[in-house]
Amino acid sequence: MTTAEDLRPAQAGGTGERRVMLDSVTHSTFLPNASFCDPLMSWTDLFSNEEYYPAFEHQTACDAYWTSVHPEYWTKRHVWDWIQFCCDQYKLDINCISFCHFNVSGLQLCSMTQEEFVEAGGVCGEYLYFILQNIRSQGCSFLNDVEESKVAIKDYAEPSCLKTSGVKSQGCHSHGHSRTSLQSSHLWEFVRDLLLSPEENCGILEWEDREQGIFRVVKSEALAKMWGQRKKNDRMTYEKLSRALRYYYKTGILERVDRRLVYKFGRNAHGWQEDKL
DNA sequence: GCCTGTTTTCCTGCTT
DNA sequence: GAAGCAGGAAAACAGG
Repeated sequence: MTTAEDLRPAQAGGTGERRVMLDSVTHSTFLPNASFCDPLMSWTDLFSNEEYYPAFEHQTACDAYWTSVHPEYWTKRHVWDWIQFCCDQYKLDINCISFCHFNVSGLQLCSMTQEEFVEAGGVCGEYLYFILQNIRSQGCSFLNDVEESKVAIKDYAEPSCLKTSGVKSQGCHSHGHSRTSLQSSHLWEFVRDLLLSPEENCGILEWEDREQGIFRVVKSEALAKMWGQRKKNDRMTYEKLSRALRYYYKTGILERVDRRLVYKFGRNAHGWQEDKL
């Protein structure tokens, strides 16, 4: 069992092996005041609990709604999304972060001091504090470039609560897009981003029911051509593209709509909602 | 090199 | 008849 005591040398040590395993550190390690909320509630509970955190798995910063909103205007849900993203992105151990301390709105989050972040999450909390300060000072564009983010954070503090291999480029690499950058690596993300980018859309796709996530392919051949260009495949056709779309029915990313050229985002698709909350 | 997930390609049958 | 949809099968491809 790793304890906070065990972590100190790693935090203090500035050279060589600054990686530290926090996998076995429970949230209670940094949770002296946990009694005022459900002591059994953990991040794992939160993210697997439909009531608290409905159907929002696999989210990345780039497609999360909170990236387009200043931290001061975040809701509790945005705060949770952000923390989950940071943990995924920077290999922080979410179990060492106190859920109770971060069950706050963005405004409250922004008013928290560095000491309060440390109290809430130890070295991970401190790291979150630096990331938040970067977002507040540089805006959300900070999150769209992982490499820049790493450099910026490094300027603030040396990461010392990383799980295994320090800051590791991922997430936005594979899903490398801003909400409307059309750099999505997956077809459904490409379609989603096209729907969210009127300037790129050119009437190729249009919403039928924005709230329900129902959209229509208006120019099927143009869509296929665009996707083909994206994948450097000039043999792409709408028939092939639609086959790929139909595979998403299995995974819940798309849902069947019994109308021609009409599709609907499913429970496992994210980032298409105007305002999820 | 293997495994896994995603996408592409081709196909048949059906519906609009 | 053309276009689109449904879904099986296999292959290609990329990332881990």
